[in-house]
Amino acid sequence: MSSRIGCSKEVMNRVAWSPLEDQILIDYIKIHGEGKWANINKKTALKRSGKSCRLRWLNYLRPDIKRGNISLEEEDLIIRLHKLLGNRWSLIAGRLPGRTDNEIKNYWNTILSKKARGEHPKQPKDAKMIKKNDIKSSSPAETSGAIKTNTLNLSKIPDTQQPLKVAADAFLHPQSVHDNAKVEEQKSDEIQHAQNLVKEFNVGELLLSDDTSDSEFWKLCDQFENGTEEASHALGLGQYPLFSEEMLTTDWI
DNA sequence: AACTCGGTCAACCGCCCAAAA
DNA sequence: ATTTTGGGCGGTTGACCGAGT
Repeated sequence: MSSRIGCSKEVMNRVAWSPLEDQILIDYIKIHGEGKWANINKKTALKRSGKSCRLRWLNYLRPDIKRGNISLEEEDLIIRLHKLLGNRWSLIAGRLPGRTDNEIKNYWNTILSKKARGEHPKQPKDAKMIKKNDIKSSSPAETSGAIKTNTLNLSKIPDTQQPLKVAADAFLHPQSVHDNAKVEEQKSDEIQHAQNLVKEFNVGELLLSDDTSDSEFWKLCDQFENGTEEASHALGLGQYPLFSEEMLTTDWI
């Protein structure tokens, strides 16, 4: 586990990328496509780690990157998504076409976190401020880029966790739980539990990425079971009705 | 003019996870 | 089944900038 995408000390270089380096990387990707980042410094003159190349491409050189001021609409969305998802920057960025997780993370840390604390940050990105490595003009982003969030895959949940499986199913298919409950004269504890969950959190979908790891899922379930506020933020949308409606439109799921 | 300070953000680190070997 | 590799993520660092003194 020692050599991680070629980030050895001799290659590491915490210096701004030069236009020439950018061009080498762009040319390489034009020919070979994205991926195989570790090969780049073997096949080119670029003395950058694979990780560094990947980051430079994803956060700066990609043609669909949107640069410049974050609009009020975007800001509002970031705030609401952060309430829902916490510091899951890549998921948040996935909702904002052309924006990168790094940009949103920086924006949050420098601007929005202060707003959230009731402070008054200065206006971001003073127009006069020239970024140290801003050699690339902003390119219009693809605003039609498909943004995808999958719902949780219940098949991930082992049978040994039946009570929670039912609870999670209740999130995903609340109506079916109600229907089942009607049919079943004698309700099991699990069904009762699930009904309580549905009643408590009026949610149509569990908005977790399909990539959500099992451990993350169970952590959320535990929090949910404990009825913590954090869990209701993460699992339930009722607390944010405006956002809830928006998120639950089919285009978004 | 020179220096300090705080804000911004690109770049890197360390950890994690999934796929491949 | 285990180890290695590649890639992704959130957190942190540090260079650079303008403003203030």
